[in-house]
Amino acid sequence: MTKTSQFSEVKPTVSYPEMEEKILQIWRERDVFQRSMSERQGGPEFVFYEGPPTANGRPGIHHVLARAFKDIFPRYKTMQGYYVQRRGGWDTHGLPVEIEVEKKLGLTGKQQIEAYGIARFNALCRESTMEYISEWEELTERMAFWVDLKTAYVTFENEYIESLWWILKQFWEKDLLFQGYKIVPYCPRCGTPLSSHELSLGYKEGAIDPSVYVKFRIKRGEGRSFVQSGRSPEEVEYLLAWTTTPWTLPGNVALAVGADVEYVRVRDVSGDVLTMAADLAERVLRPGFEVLERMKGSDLVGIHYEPLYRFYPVEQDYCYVVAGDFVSTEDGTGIVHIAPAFGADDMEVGKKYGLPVILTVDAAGKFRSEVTPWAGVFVKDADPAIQEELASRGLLYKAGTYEHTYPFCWRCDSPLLYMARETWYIRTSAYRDRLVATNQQINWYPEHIKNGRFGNWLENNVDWALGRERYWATPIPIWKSDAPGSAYMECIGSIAELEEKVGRKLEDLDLHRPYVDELTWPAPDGGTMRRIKEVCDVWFDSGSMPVAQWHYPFENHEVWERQKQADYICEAIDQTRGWFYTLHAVSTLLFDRPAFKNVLSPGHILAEDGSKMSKSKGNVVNPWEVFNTHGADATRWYMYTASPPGNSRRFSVNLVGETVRRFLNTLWNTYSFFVTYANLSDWRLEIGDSGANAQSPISNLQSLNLLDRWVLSELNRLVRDVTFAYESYDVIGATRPIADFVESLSNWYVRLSRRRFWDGDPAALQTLYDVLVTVAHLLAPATPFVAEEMYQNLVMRRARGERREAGGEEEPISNLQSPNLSFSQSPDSIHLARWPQVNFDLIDEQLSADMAMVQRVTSLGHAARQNANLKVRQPLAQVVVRTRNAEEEAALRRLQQFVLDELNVKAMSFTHAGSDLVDVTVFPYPKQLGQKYGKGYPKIRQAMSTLDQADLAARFQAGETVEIVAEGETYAVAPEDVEVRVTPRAGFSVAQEAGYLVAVTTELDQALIQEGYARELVRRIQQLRKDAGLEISDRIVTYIADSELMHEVLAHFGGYVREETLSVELVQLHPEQGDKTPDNLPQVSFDLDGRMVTVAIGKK
RNA sequence: UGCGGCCUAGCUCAGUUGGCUAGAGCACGCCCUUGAUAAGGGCGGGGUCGUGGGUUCGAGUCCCACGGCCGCAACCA
Repeated sequence: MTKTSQFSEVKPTVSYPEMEEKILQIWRERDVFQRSMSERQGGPEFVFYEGPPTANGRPGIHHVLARAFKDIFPRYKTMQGYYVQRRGGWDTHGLPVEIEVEKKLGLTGKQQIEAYGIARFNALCRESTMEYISEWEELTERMAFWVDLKTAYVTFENEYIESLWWILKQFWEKDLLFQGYKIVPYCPRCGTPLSSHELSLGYKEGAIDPSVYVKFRIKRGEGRSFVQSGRSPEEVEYLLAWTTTPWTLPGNVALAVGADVEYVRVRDVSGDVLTMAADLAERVLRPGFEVLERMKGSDLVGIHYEPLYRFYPVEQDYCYVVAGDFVSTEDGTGIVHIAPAFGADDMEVGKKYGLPVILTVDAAGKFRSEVTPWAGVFVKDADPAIQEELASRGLLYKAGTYEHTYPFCWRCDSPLLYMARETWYIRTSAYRDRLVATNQQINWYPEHIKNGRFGNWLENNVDWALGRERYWATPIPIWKSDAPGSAYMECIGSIAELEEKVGRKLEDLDLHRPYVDELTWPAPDGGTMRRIKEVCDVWFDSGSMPVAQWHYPFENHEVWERQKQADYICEAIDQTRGWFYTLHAVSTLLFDRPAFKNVLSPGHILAEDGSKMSKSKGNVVNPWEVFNTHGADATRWYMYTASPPGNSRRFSVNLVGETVRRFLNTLWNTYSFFVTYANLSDWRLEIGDSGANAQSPISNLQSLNLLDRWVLSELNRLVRDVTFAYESYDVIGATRPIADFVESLSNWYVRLSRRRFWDGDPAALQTLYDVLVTVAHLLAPATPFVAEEMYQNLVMRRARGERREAGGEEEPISNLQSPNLSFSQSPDSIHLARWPQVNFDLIDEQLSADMAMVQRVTSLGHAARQNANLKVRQPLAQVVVRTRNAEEEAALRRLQQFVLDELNVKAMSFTHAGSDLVDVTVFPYPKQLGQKYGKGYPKIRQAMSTLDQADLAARFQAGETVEIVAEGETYAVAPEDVEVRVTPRAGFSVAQEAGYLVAVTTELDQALIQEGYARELVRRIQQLRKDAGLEISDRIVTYIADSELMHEVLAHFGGYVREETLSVELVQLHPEQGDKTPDNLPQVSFDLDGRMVTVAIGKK
């Protein structure tokens, strides 16, 4: 067999962005993404829903975060053999789109849009929705978020909208759609309600409003307590209420009290009898009032009072006291004026008690004509006049001003009014219990969202305000008769139904405004059926995507059956009340089941300094900058490992760079190291027999080498733990342990095994090969590029060669990474490969624990050396170790060679109590003794400390159970209940930690010193070889100038030096006799213990 | 103001069912065993675990209260 390189050369340094571009090319060429779906068809299905982004804004780093978390589980599941259909989607409707277009056109407000023309306006909206789509596509590909954008659902398409109509029709038939009032922040100047998002832009502190205390006159004979108090029936009594919006008083229909709040009935200095909250009386009332009676708020409920105004006829019962849980005694009087048209709390109370909604204000924020004294006056301007009017009737107790935070219009700076607007609702509150119940079937990550933020939200569910008086959105498919006074309505659930109504085919109909608005038909009551003006809240679009993305139920019934519930969704935490809620609500109302089984919700991205990222601060990180600097893998890895998924995470280019240095480079160097030595060696990948007897070489290898066994044990533990974490949607658990493993692979396994690789030891090469291939598989979902790169070189290159040589016979690789998988059937991408299986037989927990101890002891040994200022190059005679127990000592004896090599010492010994080298103390374990004797533990500890420690230790070490007497009680303390701690006395340099003690001898004899010199010499020669650019296998002649010092060293260690440095000859030169190193050779001079030594090497 | 989350070394974070001397990375300081890696490796200093109570033999961990930061909902009479 001709010797060719098994693997492509891998340089120790790499440009990740360049490597990733190369991998992207491979994926494109081989159509890997599509095949990752198509090749799994027929397998068990894992359902992922893509929460659709809007493409009319640029993708930012927060999208990269969410998409990294979205991507990882479908990749994992695909490798587990699942078919994961990963359909993309675009959210295309709604106010953000409209606002962008408005800006472009320079329009402000709805009147201007309508003047411009809804058809033209919506056409521009449609164009605008995909404005940045190419940027989204590029970002999606570059970060390796595998989602199928070619087949993405688009919410503005007729098929999508038709499904939405179907859903609404279902709701309609269940009587879940209704019209009601909604309190919205309303800009009277712009004539439009503001969304909560817009609202948040305009809060101002320090707004000054009136503060007025109004007397509401109690009706005669009302209220139990009033009768009891025995007043004269002629006497006038009042309830004292407070408001900062006098203009809402004409809309008053009730007064609210806190049921458990204490109220007082007082005689004011003016002689009036007033009722208000007890706690506030001092603050509000003029001094000198007399308390007549105390009562609870609940005692007041039901008392009627005289309406302040009677501008509108009211038929139902109103103007009485109600209970409201929002009533506080922070401000005001503890009695809250209720005007359902002008406040959310008010509206809710109004609904509860069936109170009228008196809308006194028109769309421009002016009093309507019925409000005769102030008709046509802007409400805020009417405040003073209203106060005067009340004062003139003696109903104003007092007035002042009040400073608070208040919202203003972000566009025109007008103070906003909270006003009732009639709109359409989905009666979600009727399903509140089901919403809560179905939520219990969902696994939330992090878990606290389930019954925290999300659960609370569901428990306080209010009806979903569906209607929007806008343009670019799904039209609500309700048509209403325009006959005067008619309330006849029909809900249309499909295009076919609509065609039937209008009596013609509706080909090419765009299911948007204004076209659907133009469709009318005769109403049974003589009028014409016209569509209502409202369109849908955009959140209804995305919340309905499980149904609508398949144009269900109009087609795709089979797909729907498979895809009707997501196994996994993932969006940032702000979607709790967004997409998560709307998905859940639509699914529960329609099907009484959750739309998704598992949901992961990452926290937000913060800037490097922990502040919020915002355009205004200019601290927004551009994803492309990170990708171009460090690559997508590093970015993804940082997202996964930086903090638990639910937490917010700081982000910057630098922080990602740290990931590269710490993790990716370590992995890459190990990979590079392997390839270098695998190619140098005669080792050929063991691929075992073909056919039925095929066994993994690794399982047959039974390498006797402890390090091989150890690293394979660690590897299989890793496979086990990472797999478990993936199954638990535990991203940190699926990623951080890999970094830990790679660290110990590189800095323990490889470092200690270097010589075996140099020697081309097949067991070592085979072991490291299996480890790297397996790690690549484990990393594939998280860092798809570097995993692919390793796979292409380690598996695919080999597989191609193997196919050529073996003519396509099936030959297995290793059951560690893929059972029954042969090279010739190796998929041509790691992302089409199968997830590694754990080989439990290779897990040796004892060995793992023992090796951890070896590492700890070694680390302590280094510390001990450091304490004595003994560099590692200097061999030492002895290391003395104390372990925590006999088992550990035995284990350490078995593994002592690692410690000796690492610490460069000649021998290891163990110390115990009783030795004259050490002081002894006996430490009673709290865990064991605490469990046995509870509060006796401190007494035992105290008593034991007074005994002779050496004697006590000796008895325990002899296996004796010692009876300790403390405060009259006797406690049996067994050897396993205590730790015997020893401290060396002299002659050693010592380090200790957690019950371990490591001491090194500090005395050096001549042989040790000379060996140290030899090592120094070797190191210098090796460095010289390296600097001179020699090949590893090149032979040299070595010239050493300084005979006096080196003479004896070389006499003893010359063979060692020749061997280590591949010197065929060591030439000793004598500078004092005029010898000189050859000028033309690479050479170096250095100080060795005060002597100058010069070394030169010549290639042989 | 309500709800939720968080508060552990200078910074970023681990810390499992309460149990032995609370760990890592970065930063800092000192150092550098032989061809994988200086974009590396080793060692070290640095913490009254936000504060105060409580439960317990024992609390970073459980309970209560308070404070701070972040988010969400509000900011309303």
